[in-house]
Amino acid sequence: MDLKAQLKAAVERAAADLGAPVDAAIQETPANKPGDYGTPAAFQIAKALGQNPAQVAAGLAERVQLPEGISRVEAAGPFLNFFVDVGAFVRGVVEKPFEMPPLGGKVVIEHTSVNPNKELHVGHLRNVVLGDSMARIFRAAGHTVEVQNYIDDTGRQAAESLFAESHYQRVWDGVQKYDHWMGEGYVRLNADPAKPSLEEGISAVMHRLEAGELRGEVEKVVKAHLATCFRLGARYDLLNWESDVVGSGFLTQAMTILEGSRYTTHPTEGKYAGAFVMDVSEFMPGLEEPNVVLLRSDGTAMYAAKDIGYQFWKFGLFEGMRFKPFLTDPEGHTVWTSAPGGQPDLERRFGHAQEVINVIDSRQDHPQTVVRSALGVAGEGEKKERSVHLSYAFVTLEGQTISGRRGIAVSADDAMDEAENRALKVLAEINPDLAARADAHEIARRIGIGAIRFAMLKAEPTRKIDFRWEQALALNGDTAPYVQYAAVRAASILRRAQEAGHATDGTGADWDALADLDLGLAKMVARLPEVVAQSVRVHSPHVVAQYALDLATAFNAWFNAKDRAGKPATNVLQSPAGLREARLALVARLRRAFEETLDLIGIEVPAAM
RNA sequence: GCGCUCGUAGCUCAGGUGGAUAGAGCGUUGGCCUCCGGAGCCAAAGGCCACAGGUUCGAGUCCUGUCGAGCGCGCCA
Repeated sequence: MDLKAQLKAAVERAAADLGAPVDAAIQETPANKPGDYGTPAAFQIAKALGQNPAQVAAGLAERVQLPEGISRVEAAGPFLNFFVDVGAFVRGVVEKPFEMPPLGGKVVIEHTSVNPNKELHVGHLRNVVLGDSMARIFRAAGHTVEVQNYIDDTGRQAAESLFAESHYQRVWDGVQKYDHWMGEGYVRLNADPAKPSLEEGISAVMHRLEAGELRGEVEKVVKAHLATCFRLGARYDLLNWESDVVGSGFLTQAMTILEGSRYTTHPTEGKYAGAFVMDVSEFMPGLEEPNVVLLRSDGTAMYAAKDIGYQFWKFGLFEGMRFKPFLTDPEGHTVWTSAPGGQPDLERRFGHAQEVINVIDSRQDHPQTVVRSALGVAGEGEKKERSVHLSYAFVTLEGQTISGRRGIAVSADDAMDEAENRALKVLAEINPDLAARADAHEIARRIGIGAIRFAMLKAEPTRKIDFRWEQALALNGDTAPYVQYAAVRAASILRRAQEAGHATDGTGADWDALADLDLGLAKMVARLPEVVAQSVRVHSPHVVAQYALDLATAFNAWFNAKDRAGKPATNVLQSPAGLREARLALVARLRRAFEETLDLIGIEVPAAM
């Protein structure tokens, strides 16, 4: 049990003794307030007992049993504040690895799901980075995570790009990135005044796609997409193809389940005559039109019905899909794909989620709520509650709406190229020796990709992002390079200590020599598990990104701290023996915290900067 | 019209289940290398937390309303 949990229990016991059981909140005391952790519990107790909060706090202070590691308690007016034993606390933090109480349950996260007809643009980056970071965070929190990427291989967009290829007799030179090349045909077709007369040909391609005849063509685009996503650091477990979702009978099975619901009907008259309709008003109050058409009166399926079938499958409501390995990712893990000729999933390896997170932009809020409601309609109330739409605001480009069709976009590949180039340029300016090293490109890669990822997730997903080079690729301020720099600095201290023969593992440490400055840093490190828990709770990685900044700020402030005489107050290597080893151990733990935290959002620490 | 999301410093954003004097970055101004890395640190200036009510011992946070912004509302995908 960690310290805060122990404090909470202690306060609650004391409150119970006073005759007023409470749910005590333990929080860090604000700067300039006495103590390290405190609770406003006296307010609640005073109210229950009809007494003065300050007196209650004083009473609690006398009564509360201090857990180990707490040196004293003090009532500050109505607040009850605890002072930690500095040496014991820091030692505890240093010796305790990052770990989370294991959470059970499998989580399926769907992200990316980019139409396979054109290269990714900067707007897609947000989706990929959000989804990939959530996957990392949920894994760290102890969940089993399966990342799925939905391939819409029967859609109009894929058909148009493939049609353009033959219509314009385009030939790929084998050099240009394949998805970019396909995208050019798509843009050309949509700028072609003759396009309205080409519908027949496009339609024919759609039929061939549905028949699975062009799977190989689509796969080439998908592989090009994955190259982009891998470069960003994203990883996948399974590709689900729309044609397979349909071909596996998910639609039929889902409709069979919904047939049994009292919320679905086959109206025989009125505007929905002949259709299969779902009434979602109980799950989506306030709608003008509570009915959702699932099957048209001609028997064909609405898109929503396919989505519902897929979502039902993710939760394991039925089986029927076949799978085979698709390719190997940069870490050597196999990415699987649905496939007509694959093997049945006898071990129930895929799907069967306890929770499903769909990363889709906020324009899909309404359709996603319909999909979610369908679980309620099917009588799966618990699964409905654990069906999460991670909704984010669509990215604009210099104030303009991004449009792949009209070619108004900056590609994800170009953005990453530019980010790495800028990082390399800055490196050459401020650290020419480093820029001449053999690993300069790897350093620039980590900085550039880190900067982009961080820019895409440091704010809440509901925030609009207007992509501008200067801020997306900024290397100062609230950015990944700021955090990376702090981590590199920490490593630099450790390296020099090792060169000088000092222990960095706490051997020979005099913990009691540590000061309040050091304590502040240790308290920041200790927050990581709570941060992860909160990120999981709110389904957003921005919490982790903000924490990474806090960690770096705390370290930089500590690193530069001056005493009253204006001399460095925390110089590790020049600290007296004992204190030096304690501080080195703290820096070593902090360095790990940087790596652990940045890894949660898919950012790597460079060897040097 | 209805629904969803949002409104915090000049700009971009943080702000655990409501708790102590609302915090960062960018920009502006002024400082800091006799000291482990200046992509850094310190300081100053900058706030009716959109507005009005309400709940509460306590509201940036919860509720209602108003104003403003974005998005969505098809037997399309």
